[in-house]
Amino acid sequence: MRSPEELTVAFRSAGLKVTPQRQLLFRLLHDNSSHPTADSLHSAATSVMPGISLRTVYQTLTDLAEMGELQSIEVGSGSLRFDPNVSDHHHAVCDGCGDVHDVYVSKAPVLRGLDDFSVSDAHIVYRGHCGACSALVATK
Amino acid sequence: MRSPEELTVAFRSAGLKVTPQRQLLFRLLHDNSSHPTADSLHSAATSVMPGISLRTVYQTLTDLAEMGELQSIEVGSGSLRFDPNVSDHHHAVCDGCGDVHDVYVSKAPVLRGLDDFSVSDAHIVYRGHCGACSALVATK
DNA sequence: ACCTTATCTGCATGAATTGCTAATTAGCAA
DNA sequence: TTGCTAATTAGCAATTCATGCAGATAAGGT
Ligand SMILES: [Mn+2]
Ligand SMILES: [Mn+2]
Ligand SMILES: [Zn+2]
Ligand SMILES: [Zn+2]
Repeated sequence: MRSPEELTVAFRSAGLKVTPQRQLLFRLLHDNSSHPTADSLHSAATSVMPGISLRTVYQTLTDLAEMGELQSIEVGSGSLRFDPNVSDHHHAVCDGCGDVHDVYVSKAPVLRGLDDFSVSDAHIVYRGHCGACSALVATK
Repeated sequence: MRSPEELTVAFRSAGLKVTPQRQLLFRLLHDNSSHPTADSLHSAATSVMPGISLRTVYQTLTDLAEMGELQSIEVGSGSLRFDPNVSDHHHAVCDGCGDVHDVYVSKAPVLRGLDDFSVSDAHIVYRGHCGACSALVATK
């Protein structure tokens, strides 16, 4: 995702308006690698701008996704997660704390049983335990 | 997933009862490679046994999953899909018709950026178009 | 400053799943 | 067979996540 300043320009030239709510979300999302949900973003936004609506958060996330500035991912946590990192990568979900980590995969795997299907995209979700959670399990 | 007959024995020895509703679902799921949703199973079940409750379908699917007889997968279609094929495999989803196909992947990919994380499972969701849908697009 | 139009908020609605409970039934035992 | 008891069913309520809608508001070009 581009910087708040660049997004401001991009939104205006797309005929979209730049409101304080959107600017806040631009800042909250920029360089955010936590893969937040709409709800967690709303919480973070509320502490800075009380009264901001969850509906506005969804709206802005949708706009950003349509502009290709972020991607929404589904990792089985029940709700969508939003990722300003739109580079080609995958995700690892900790079954202990639920944190989502970025994974970069080199060398595409070899497929079998997939005749007559043209693949345009692949997303891998790894599950396991992060270092902290592995340590917790070990000491218990 | 095992055969309806084997499941009958397994359910009884687990202290679970074998009802007509469950037997029907055993049959509908056995050798079913369509990755059905709870709702589509309920529709199929209703045509044989009018009055069967969607709640019962969910209940039985949960029981089967807990016994390891099937897995539930999330491929981004909004609702869970259930898969009696519990062998190690992945899925390809057609963006045209929504059908879900099995994919077998040899040779695990090499991961980067995933330090200090122990992976216990991986699930790849491929997206694209199946043969039929590719043909449709070409002729249009 | 004005005017048009996009946006915001609050609430209603929708879709998928789970919780709850009275009535029913499976299946073991007498 | 008959009876007993715990598991199951059906129906409906509740929950969660996301989107639809509309009147009030405000962005931003003129
Ligand atoms: Mn990511
Ligand atoms: Mn499968
Ligand atoms: Zn963890
Ligand atoms: Zn297709």
